[in-house]
Amino acid sequence: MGLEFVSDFVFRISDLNFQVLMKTTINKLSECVGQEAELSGWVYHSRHSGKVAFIVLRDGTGLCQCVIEKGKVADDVFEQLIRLGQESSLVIAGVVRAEPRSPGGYELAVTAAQIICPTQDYPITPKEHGTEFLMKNRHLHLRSQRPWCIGRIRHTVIDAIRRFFNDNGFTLVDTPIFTAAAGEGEQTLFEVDYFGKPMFLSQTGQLYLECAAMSFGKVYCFGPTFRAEKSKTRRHLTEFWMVEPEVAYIDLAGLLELAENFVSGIVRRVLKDNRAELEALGADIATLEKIAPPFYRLTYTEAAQILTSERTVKFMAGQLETFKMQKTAIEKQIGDIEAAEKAGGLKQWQKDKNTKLLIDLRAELAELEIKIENNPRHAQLAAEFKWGKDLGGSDETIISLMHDKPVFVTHYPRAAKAFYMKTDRGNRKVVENFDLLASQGFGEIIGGSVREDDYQSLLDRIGEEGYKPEDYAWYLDLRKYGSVPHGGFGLGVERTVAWITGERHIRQCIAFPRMMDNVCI
RNA sequence: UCCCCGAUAGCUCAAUUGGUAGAGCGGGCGGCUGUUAACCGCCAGGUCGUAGGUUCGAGCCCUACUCGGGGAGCCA
Repeated sequence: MGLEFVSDFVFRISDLNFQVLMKTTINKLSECVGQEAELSGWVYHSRHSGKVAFIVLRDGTGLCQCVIEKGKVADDVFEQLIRLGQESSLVIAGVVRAEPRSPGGYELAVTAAQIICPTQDYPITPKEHGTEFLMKNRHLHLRSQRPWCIGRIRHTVIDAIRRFFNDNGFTLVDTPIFTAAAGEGEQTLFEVDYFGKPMFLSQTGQLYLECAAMSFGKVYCFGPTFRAEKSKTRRHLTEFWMVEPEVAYIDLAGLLELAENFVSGIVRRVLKDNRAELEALGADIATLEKIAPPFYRLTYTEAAQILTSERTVKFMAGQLETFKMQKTAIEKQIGDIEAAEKAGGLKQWQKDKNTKLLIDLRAELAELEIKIENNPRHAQLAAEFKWGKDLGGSDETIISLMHDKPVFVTHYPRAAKAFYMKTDRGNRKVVENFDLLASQGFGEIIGGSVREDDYQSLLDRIGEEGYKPEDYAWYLDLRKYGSVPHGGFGLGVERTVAWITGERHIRQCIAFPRMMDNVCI
């Protein structure tokens, strides 16, 4: 829409001494108190009562209340401004002053404004919306506060990741996204037609990174990852972002140390740069503040012992008891509200509040019912856990719920893990690998290992898996020419953001999510 | 791949046992000098997901389909 469309609404900024104004952004208003400043943004919401109107402006850096008083601006300006719908775009100028009642702590006493694009009927209102509606309107939903807060935190997480590796002597190596099929896990790869030949979208850069580590010593790659698994859960995307460091001359203890410093550093940066966003999202800041090395370290065997122990039986029973008590409490709350509604005599605003409350309570109740339903199955799965199986999602959840900081689980059975992981020197049945389970039941955010650096052992493992050695010729070469102990890990960005923000669904942690059954826009 | 739930106004949801489809928000108009998801009054807004069936009568019951949500499994 060009300016022609809105020409009726435009009044010239140049007529109003705009040349003396400072162009600024909402996050810098504290530097402009007492001065006239100009902001460019969108109407987040607005109200007016008689001779005073309030526009809460959104400019991408924050929210600011703009006060328009009749008499202090021209009457026709006032009339035009109070008619602006949500998400109308405008340039607005006024005197900056501190005001605790404004969202960001500062407000603008408006002296002039230029309407860029007036808007009516913006689909996303300040009220409740369902997931389907918001995902179909994801192009607009990104402007709302919650996606904005999560997007800002995601940005910090990614910046912290890059900074951590760049400051610690790592070289960035971009690994390919088109990859040839190489035995492993083909059913989970997306196939593409590459000039008539099948190629696959990358699900890890690791094998390529190992080559690069032998050149640069410490390397990392950071890019999109594609998994064609038919997993329809809140923890899965088909396209997600993963960062993978790989280090020459490192052992398992070194990797764990690297990983815990890395994750702690990310959390610290978010706490420093995005405290307001964390608060707005209702994240568990107290728990995040405890995230610091050392993390807990368990071997797989110890984890298996915990899962089959009396402790887990009691823990699961305790959880079930808690869930049931919470359920009873919520049911009572719902009953009370319904009784009050039936009794009548409520003001409209009280009814509104109750309606909203009931929606929340019923959602919470549904969540609890699922937990109550799943608890016995998960308890049974844990109790029947046999050494040799991979840890299931519910097993990881149980272990992580028992700890207030992230937990490393190391030394998984060799048979349950990938061929390239190094067999443990002391125990031939396990590999030198680790998963990092985020606290509070968020599950795995990192998986990594020391790599098999011995030529013959790697060749044997490739044979055991039924792969063809010729498919791995270049990978085997790394073990022929100056092989060294080395290893690395991969961290899922969206899972990390979900864990830090307390967001229960991973799809909210990427701008345009791709899931098995749904690709938003 | 399997299981459960849902689809009613632009949005979020009601509608008793099968008996004339309702509220809030959003939109429009009017009122209010500091509001914070403001408030008060009025107005407009519907082929109840689609197709069949049962019935005097279906938003409600039955069958199939479509779309969405949640869970299991599998995985990171």
